[in-house]
Amino acid sequence: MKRTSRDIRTANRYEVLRQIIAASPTSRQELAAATGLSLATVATLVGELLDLQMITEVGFEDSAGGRPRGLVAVNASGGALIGVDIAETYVHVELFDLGLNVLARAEEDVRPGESLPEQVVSHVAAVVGSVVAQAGIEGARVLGVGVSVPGQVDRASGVSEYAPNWDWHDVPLLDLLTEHIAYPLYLDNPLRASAVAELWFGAARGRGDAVVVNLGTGVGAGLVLGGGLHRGVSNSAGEWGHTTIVLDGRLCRCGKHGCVEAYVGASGIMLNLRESSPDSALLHPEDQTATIAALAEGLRRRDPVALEVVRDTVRYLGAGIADLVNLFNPEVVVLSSWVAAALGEPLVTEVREAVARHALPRPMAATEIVLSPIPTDPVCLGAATFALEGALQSVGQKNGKRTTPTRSRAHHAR
Amino acid sequence: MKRTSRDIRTANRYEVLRQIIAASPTSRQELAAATGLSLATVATLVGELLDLQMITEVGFEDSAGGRPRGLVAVNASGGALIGVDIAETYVHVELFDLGLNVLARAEEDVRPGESLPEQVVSHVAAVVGSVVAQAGIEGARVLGVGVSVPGQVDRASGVSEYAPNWDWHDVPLLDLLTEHIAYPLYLDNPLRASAVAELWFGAARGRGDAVVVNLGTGVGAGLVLGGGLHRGVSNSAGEWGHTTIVLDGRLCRCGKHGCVEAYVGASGIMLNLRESSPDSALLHPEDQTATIAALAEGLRRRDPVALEVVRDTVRYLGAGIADLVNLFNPEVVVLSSWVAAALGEPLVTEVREAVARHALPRPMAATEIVLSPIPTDPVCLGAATFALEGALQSVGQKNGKRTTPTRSRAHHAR
DNA sequence: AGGGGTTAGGAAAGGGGCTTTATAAAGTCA
DNA sequence: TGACTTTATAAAGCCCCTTTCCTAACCCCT
Repeated sequence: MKRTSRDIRTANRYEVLRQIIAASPTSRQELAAATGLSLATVATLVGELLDLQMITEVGFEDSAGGRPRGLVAVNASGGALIGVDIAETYVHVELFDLGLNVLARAEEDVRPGESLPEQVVSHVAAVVGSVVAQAGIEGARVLGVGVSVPGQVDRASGVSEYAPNWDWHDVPLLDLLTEHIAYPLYLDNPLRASAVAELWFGAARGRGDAVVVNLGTGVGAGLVLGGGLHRGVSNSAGEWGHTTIVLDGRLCRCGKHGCVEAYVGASGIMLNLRESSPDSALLHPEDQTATIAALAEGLRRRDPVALEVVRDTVRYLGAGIADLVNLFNPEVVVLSSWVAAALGEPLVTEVREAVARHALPRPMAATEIVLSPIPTDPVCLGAATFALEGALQSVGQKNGKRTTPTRSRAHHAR
Repeated sequence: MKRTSRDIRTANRYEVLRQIIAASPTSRQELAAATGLSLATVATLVGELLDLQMITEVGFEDSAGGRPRGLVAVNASGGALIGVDIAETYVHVELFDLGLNVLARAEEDVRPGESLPEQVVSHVAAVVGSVVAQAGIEGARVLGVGVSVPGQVDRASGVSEYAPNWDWHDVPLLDLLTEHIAYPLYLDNPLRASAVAELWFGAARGRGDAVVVNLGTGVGAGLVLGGGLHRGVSNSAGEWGHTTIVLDGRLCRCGKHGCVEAYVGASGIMLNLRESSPDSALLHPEDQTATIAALAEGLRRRDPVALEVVRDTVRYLGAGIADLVNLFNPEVVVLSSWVAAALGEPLVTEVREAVARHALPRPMAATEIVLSPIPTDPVCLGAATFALEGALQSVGQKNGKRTTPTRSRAHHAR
């Protein structure tokens, strides 16, 4: 709420690093042009990042007749970030270098009976240890671990206030994890993780207002407003999945009726399929992944049943997304998570048409609807991004221990 | 999108003035405590406002044994602000002093045949002239005129992009008004006007995230996010009225089906009444105001038909507001506009219960639902507030002509 | 009446941030 | 080699906020 000039600095630091990651290698000139900052400011920010060893000088580029431009690039080996995606049935973790390339990944299943906090925490500790070993990274280089857990999260205290899938209430998850993991930890939920991934590396980059729609087993939205994540007063903004789309409609697993999720979540889609074609071979009872995959495959060969199911689903999805367009008036709506990835462009095409039917023409004309361009698991990437943000945030702090900005990098050792 | 330290200054200036208006007279100490700013900063901001003659020193207050606190208060006669509310059937205008007290008001009806832009503009010019004359204000003291017009508005260029009620398309309203009105003009729509009124003077004051729900002939929401108005990429965020609440439901005047407005807008409520009790004496066909007034009166005497209609309406309204709570996770939801004002607390009580049934428990627990505490027309007040913001914005500008901050106020002339 | 004690408010200094301007560095081209 | 161009850093300036110090103004007590 209260803004200070430090926030400006932090935002600019983010912006510069984002740009470097996106267009590595790049010159200070290009960064200044892309960010709108002055050359001097870019130079000092680049200096900071060089000191942090997050980026390195990698050579020179000819200029038009004058001194050549120095190039900087991400120092991939300057550190590692870990993203943990805790979901209902698995714990997935990826270890990234600073270019946000995946160096290692690991996964463990969480069986239905193993959902006590202590059990989940030991899974997490195991997979985190595994990726660190796998990547052959020394622990000191791990800048942080971002952890995504479904439901409502108090990121400041690190408490999982409510996780619907396991009926957790006020589990002090961060404290439990701290006992097993020595790296700095950052906790949030998958909606915000994938939103932040889009903001840094995906379709929301450089956009002021964006909505990231997650279509998976659960559905929800991550809100990027004014260039940053909107969290709401208790960090639970974006709960679009349990928004009412059909009053007194289909029963949702949340206990209410007519929620968006009941129609467009993975099990909602399965139900749409079952209702329209109960005997379809596309249906794999008890297996969401297989059913969605079969549906995707059916779309590719233009199977009429698959087309029908998608059209049916998009009736709801289109109306739901149109609501988001009307309310937020975003520049872009990004479709993310595994169902969206599986169904791909055919889905997006249908969604665009359906949203256009429901949304007001003016806001609709101002917003693009696209598939997430992020090739890996956006939740892991986003969780890792929380760790990256955390590492960058503490740069300017008093306890930074870097009292004299040493700036000792060899200058122009050509 | 790009923030600078000036934005911080502007925000602080707003905050200090808001506080002074709210708690006039007040001391610098109190202001510092209320805003979280240092005493020094408050002192310089107060100095600026004194120089602008927006506030004056009005005396002293005993301190606990030490030097007495100087008190400042709004300088009511330091200027005047005008708010214009252009609606479907009328143009309403109010002239405020700097304490935002109404000094004069005027109204003209817009008859159905008179909805050409030129005709509306001449109405506006007439009422603006009328209030200035009525208040006996010299023109130089009018700091600005805020104009609210329904629909989509480009506030930068001053174009009414689309006004649904009159089927206006890209009307250069500000240019037309400039020909008749010499004061600085500010254009926006009623949703944002009433939101800004709540932000400055109403239930959203001091809140980071708030949703102002307008219940009138049309319905919509004004979004206060991060302490400021959220506009969206094309200044049309908050179009909640045409959000789908019942897929394939009742036909809305926008041409689509199942919009919130079709159920909870004034004519939606009339339809609810007609459907449940076609012969009710409460129903005044063709007269929304009378019907809503009759309904309100019915509520007061606990008329079962009225109760039934409200309960019916709240079924939809509760679900719609619950969607807003889930999506935005606001600190407060403010019910505003004339239908909300007419139905009053009985409506709010019902709404609270209904929202609680539909919204997720955690976000719901964090948000209050209240009636707008603003006693006058919030749209006029909000429009005037746009003018106030405009007047404050240009303080720090280079062309401010106040090169040497004169600070010539007589100090301590007791 | 004249000192302490206490509180308010202003002025100055300081720190963080960004930009503009000057200067140094490193090339190109004639 | 010298003039020109372009880049990068350093210096200076401005804005904004805070902290610190000092004076102003009042109380109370002697």
